[in-house]
Amino acid sequence: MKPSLQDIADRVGVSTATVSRALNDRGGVNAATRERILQMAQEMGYVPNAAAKGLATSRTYTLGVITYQRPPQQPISNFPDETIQGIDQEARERGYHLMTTFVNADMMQDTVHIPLIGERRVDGLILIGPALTAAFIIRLYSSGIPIVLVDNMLSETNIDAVVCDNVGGTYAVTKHLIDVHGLSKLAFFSGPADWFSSRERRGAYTQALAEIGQTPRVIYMQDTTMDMGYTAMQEAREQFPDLEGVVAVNDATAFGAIRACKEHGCSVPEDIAVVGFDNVGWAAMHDPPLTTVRMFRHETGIQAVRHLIDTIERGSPAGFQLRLGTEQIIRKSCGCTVADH
Amino acid sequence: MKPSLQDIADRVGVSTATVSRALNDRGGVNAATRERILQMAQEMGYVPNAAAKGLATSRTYTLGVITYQRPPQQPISNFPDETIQGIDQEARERGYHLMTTFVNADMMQDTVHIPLIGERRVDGLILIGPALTAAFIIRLYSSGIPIVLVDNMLSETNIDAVVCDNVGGTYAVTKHLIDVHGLSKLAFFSGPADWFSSRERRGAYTQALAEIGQTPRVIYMQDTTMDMGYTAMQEAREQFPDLEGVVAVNDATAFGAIRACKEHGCSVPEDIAVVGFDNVGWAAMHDPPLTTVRMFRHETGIQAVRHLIDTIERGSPAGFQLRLGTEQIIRKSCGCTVADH
DNA sequence: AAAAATTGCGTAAGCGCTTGCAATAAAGAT
DNA sequence: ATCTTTATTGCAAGCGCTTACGCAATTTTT
Repeated sequence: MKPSLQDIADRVGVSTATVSRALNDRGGVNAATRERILQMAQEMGYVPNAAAKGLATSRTYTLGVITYQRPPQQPISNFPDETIQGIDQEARERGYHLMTTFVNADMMQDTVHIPLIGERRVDGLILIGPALTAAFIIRLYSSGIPIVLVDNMLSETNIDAVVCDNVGGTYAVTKHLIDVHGLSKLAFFSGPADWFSSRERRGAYTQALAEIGQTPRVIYMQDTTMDMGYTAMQEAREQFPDLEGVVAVNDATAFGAIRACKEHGCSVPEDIAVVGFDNVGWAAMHDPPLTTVRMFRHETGIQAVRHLIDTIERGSPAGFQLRLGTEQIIRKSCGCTVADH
Repeated sequence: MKPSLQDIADRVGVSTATVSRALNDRGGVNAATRERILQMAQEMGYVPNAAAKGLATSRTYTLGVITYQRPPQQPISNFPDETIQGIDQEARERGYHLMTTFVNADMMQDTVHIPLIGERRVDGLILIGPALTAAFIIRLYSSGIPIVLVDNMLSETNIDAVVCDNVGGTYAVTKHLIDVHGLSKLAFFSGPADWFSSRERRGAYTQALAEIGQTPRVIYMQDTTMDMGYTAMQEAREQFPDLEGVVAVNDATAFGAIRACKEHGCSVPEDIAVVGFDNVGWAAMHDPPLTTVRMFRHETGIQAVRHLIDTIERGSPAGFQLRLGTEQIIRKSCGCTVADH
């Protein structure tokens, strides 16, 4: 049987209160007794019982991580594993655990109950990605639990968020197409109009086009998957026969777009240049290597946790918004010729 | 404030014991009162407190999921997201939650303590992948907590496991190279010698070669990443100038292998055929599309959870081993010419 | 040297839920 | 009509830990 506080108390000859104080560094414990207690706890292999501690303190030292689950198996997974690894790492360092959940459209319905919160299993929540609906987020938020959004932002609210510089990234890469490759008939493949990152990136693209007096050509997709990019490209080529290039909202759609080109005897970047956003692992391996915008996912995860725990423990005021920089990654799909990735 | 059992009890005019019994369908409660209690609970939006319930019952309804975290960012992520989604889905359906943790080599050391278990945060554990060391697994196992391995097996023990048919899959694909493409100078790119799936797949490859009187040519890698496959291919070409084909232990290494070929003016499959294992999303998109073995990850996750929960709740005897089938996916990297993926 | 402030520790009351046992009431058996 | 059963429900202890409060023993202050 696992030793309890009581067991230690008995062996040392003090009360559980003292043991608890000693183990939690609450102070008010004589240095010598404290030492004996720590010693004995170590010796007996004492580990506190999370449930009991949680009951007494109303703290779980657990963070919930919610991500959107796309319906079927996609060739390129949009799963934010790197972000989650960052989250996991930082959480562990701060003594927190992670409870992960995937949600799909059905589960974001108003009627379904989120046990993570109701049952008080987590101290805070990290919501990843722009695919989580505003209604869902607001519902979680209004439960009063600390929340931080990742790669998403709800403009009407001031829910804490950490995002990347969508605007700067997309603007730079669009400008690159315009300035260094002299292209101007550019289309943008956007995710759903109300998705945060799509909105920002679309805005930057529009801005860049406006500066050279071009009207934007936006193709909206229902989701930012490779398949959608494929379809979007077909649509774009029909709709804009003079198309010179595509700024895709992310790498997955860029891959799909390129694939559509290839299969219809149009080559990238010669006939149509394509750039993405995200710099997923495959971008460098792809044929052609994908010009894209790098975001720092691991760091994003770390920052999100860092802030979340701060607000849990110190009750930081809401309205926190962190914007991590991006980096333009020039490869070949834009028309550049670079030696290596 | 959230309503507690007591609150409901007060409103209905019964004791908390009765409310508890009614809510948990323990029986021994008058149908009418039961109805009133359920009604009231619903009305007050009652949700049980997980910590309190856990303290009282020693059950958390939480499953731990442990995966191996590779050191840096790899171009192709080996992250078992699909498996985990299967796990998540099945766990949710059975009313369980998931606590995920990544471990790296350091964290598998004997000295580091696994809070998930010590603090009694989980009822059972799912350990994914062959990269978790035997010592680590045994340590967890000997804590007495129910465990099921995924894509791994410890032959000396009889720890429950669900794996795919490594032998059948690799044998089939090796045979394919031999029989339909007439190749016989085949190498195998293996992960560390003691990794379960590497061992099984290597065995199948060896067997297939033995049947045509060829001695096996195995290249061992420290990990099954794309980079390692790249290096392995260089090594293989030096060591075996007459090399005709490669059976890679998984898709990631196959991609690396193919890349190495490409970069050294050797084409796949014309000069060297390459086949993988896993059928990751990218396999179909790759150039050339990768011939590989499909495994059913989602299903694997589901089965693992199903069994784990069964042993948690019904104490099924240990020694469970489920082997899910595989499917040969013929594409072009083996030399076949198929219309589409 | 007495009064005041500290320090160190135990007592005990929870935290919210489950459950063995006893108590009561209703129903069946003889 | 009396004795058993059986069905309902309440009592209260307990899960393992935290923490407000109080008391004694020290130490500090004047």
